[in-house]
Amino acid sequence: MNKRPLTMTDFANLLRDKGVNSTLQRVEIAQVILSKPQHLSAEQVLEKVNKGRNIVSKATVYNTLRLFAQKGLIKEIIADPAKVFYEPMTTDHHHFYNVDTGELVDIDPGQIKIDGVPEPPDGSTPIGVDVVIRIRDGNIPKNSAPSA
Amino acid sequence: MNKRPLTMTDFANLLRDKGVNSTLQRVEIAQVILSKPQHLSAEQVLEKVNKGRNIVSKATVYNTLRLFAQKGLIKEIIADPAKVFYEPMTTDHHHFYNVDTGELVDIDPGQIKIDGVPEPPDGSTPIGVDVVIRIRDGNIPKNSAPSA
DNA sequence: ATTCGTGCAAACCCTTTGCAAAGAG
DNA sequence: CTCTTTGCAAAGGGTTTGCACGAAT
Repeated sequence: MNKRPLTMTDFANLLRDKGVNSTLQRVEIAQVILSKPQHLSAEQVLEKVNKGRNIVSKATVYNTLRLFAQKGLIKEIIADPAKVFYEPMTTDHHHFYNVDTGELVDIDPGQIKIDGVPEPPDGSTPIGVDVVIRIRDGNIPKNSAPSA
Repeated sequence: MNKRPLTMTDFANLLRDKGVNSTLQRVEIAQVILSKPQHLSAEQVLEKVNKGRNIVSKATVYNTLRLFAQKGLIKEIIADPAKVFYEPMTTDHHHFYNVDTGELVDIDPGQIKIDGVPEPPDGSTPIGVDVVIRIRDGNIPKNSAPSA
């Protein structure tokens, strides 16, 4: 089984397969976001792409992530009111969202079962079901009684 | 059964019950957002509160909605990357989100069943499960074959 | 007098856009 | 040469903040 890390050329082919012209910047961004399961904001992708050096501009990161999402290479996660997260396209799964830390955590796929998904309103087509379980730091359920 | 519309005094009491000091502006905002099931952005609340006249400032609307949400009077819905929606606290239910129109539609409560909700990561407490079914205008499923 | 709420405008953050220059075929 | 992509900076839209004024206790 070829578990070797993907080369730049592999990524370039990945892009072309999805109808995205391959360029240096796009391959760099693809390497960052597609290399492993993770959730990154555009800002984080920007940092990771330009560690030290200066390869890709902010606008290009935003535009490229949007393009990748359109082309089905990555998925947008809307969980934080302040920013969008991106993750590689993988099998359907959902997320915990820690409102204290702004951190996103995968929920084991297949663990959640959703039944009775209703028909969408007339004249519309479903494109996806997103489940976000909001969590908060601390083990104490909502209203803890003060210890005195 | 007293289905009479709530008076300003009723709203004032509602606020106090939740630990929110009652003021003219807050009661006006409560009337707008709490009077019926609906999904309004802060912008929309601002418009509705100030129909014609000029009663509440933008900052106060934003701050007050945030306060209401904290105090459990209303619920934030994170579905649109661009803005937060607010709805009155009602029985648990979920939403369709039309990505073309930016419109939010209730899903009949009880229609969706979610099984296997996992334990949150150690050291965290669940505060809510949000399900958003993204939909798109048009009946044609994703890849329609051109008719020739 | 002290506390709390409001209004206004400016600040902020994330994201998108306009346009000229660079690159690919 | 023509089409696409990039970069930069500026604009944009939603939201928050700082501070002085006003209301309530």
